[in-house]
Amino acid sequence: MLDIHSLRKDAGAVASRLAARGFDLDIAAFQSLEAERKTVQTRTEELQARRNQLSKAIGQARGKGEDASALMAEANGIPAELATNEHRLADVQARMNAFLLAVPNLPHESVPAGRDAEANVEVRRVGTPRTFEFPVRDHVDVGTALGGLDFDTAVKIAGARFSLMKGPVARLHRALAQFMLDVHTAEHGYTEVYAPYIVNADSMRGTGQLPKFEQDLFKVPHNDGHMYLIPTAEVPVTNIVRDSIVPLDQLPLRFVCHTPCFRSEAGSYGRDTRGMIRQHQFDKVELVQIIHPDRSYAGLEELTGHAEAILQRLGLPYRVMTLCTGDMGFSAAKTYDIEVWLPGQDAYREISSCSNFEGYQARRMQARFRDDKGRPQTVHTLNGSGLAVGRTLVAVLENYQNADGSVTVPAALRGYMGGMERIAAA
RNA sequence: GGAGAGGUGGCAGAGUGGUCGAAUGUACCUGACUCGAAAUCAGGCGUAGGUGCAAGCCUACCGUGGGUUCGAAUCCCACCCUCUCCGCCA
Repeated sequence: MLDIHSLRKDAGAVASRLAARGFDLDIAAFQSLEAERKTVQTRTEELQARRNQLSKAIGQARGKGEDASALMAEANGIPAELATNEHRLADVQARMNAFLLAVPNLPHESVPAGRDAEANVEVRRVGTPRTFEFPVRDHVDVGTALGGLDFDTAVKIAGARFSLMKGPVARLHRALAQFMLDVHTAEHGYTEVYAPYIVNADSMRGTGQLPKFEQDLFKVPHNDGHMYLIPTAEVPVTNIVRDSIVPLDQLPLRFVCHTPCFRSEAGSYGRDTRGMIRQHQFDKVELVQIIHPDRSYAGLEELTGHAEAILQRLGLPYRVMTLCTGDMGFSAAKTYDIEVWLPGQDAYREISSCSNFEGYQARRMQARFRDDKGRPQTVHTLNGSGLAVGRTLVAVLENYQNADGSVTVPAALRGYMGGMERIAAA
């Protein structure tokens, strides 16, 4: 959530920055809540202070064997009024909290203004799409012909938006994840993490999936309540630092984590229905950094470069886009999308999203570090896909397809494929 | 699934109704002593919110939520979590 102090100080300035991303901040509602909070909180604390004074005095009088009935008489009048005020305070604080949780992050000043994806800005383009001297097939046709992708059976087992991989294609999928983990741990300084795939509501709230996006999550009944399947490893991994104070000399924390991701994609019926572009379950290798505020934008550039390195090593052409204010996720202050070239779609498609959340998630999570004066300060959080494994598999199948229907194994992956250079139909 | 124990400050560990945000130890910081260090001595040392230019002051927090009371770490109720043993089990 936003820092409430900035809203108190200059709600107008905050509102105009939010307007850039299409969010209409209700300043009047905020100010009325804030005024009510102040009145009620002041009165509540006065009553508490008076009660504490009287109770202490009663205790002292009793200790000396004096008569405390006058004090008792006054003290007797406090609990009723105090209870009323405490309830009002809890209520106004809950309403303020709900108000703040519904406000998205402020876009960074370097983020281009715009309504939707049309206004995203291309930063760079790396690699040249290959020209094919035969009709290009998409990954569904390539993978199905190889006997490695079987969507019909996946539908029987689970339903639409699930996939079943077999044989060398399934192995290629595994190889990609292994390769990504190895590069990020050995060369980019990330610590490998294995984390829960099912988490509690506090964790979902910490990274911003709740309360606004519950409809996108898979919910699991548990102990009279429920838990949630993670939509990304960002959730369990970033929450490592929830409710904690990280020593300054440990920053930045860099974690890499390979998990399946589960998304109900409730709002996207009809989009990308073919193939494994948009699935209820997919694997992703996620990069997370917990970083000093002064370093977070440099960190975002580095992290994006770490994700790009995977595409470069795989020889996949891509471009990097700066998302405009209207296209960014709720919690992000700045986001780069990396889009890989998919010849089967004749288009660049998102394969990684790298974001700086500044203190937005950290404030929700109460994640802090101790500055050089020993004061707790909010950390900044970054994350990015490095990369989405399923979509990377799609990119390899499409970009490395051959005229005879086989797929060349990218050189970087052969060590993970037992030296296999080509996947051909069995 | 069954039985038991327990959740207090970075850690250890007191505290069973009143002056307790909490003894003591330890860790850490500052100072003294020392050529320096160790040891010793003195002081400091939780988080959050509010208010104030500031020094400061006020409030909340002893797993969570409710209750009793003028007053709760302490009493009552519910829940959550952790640990130990047994059973089952990848």
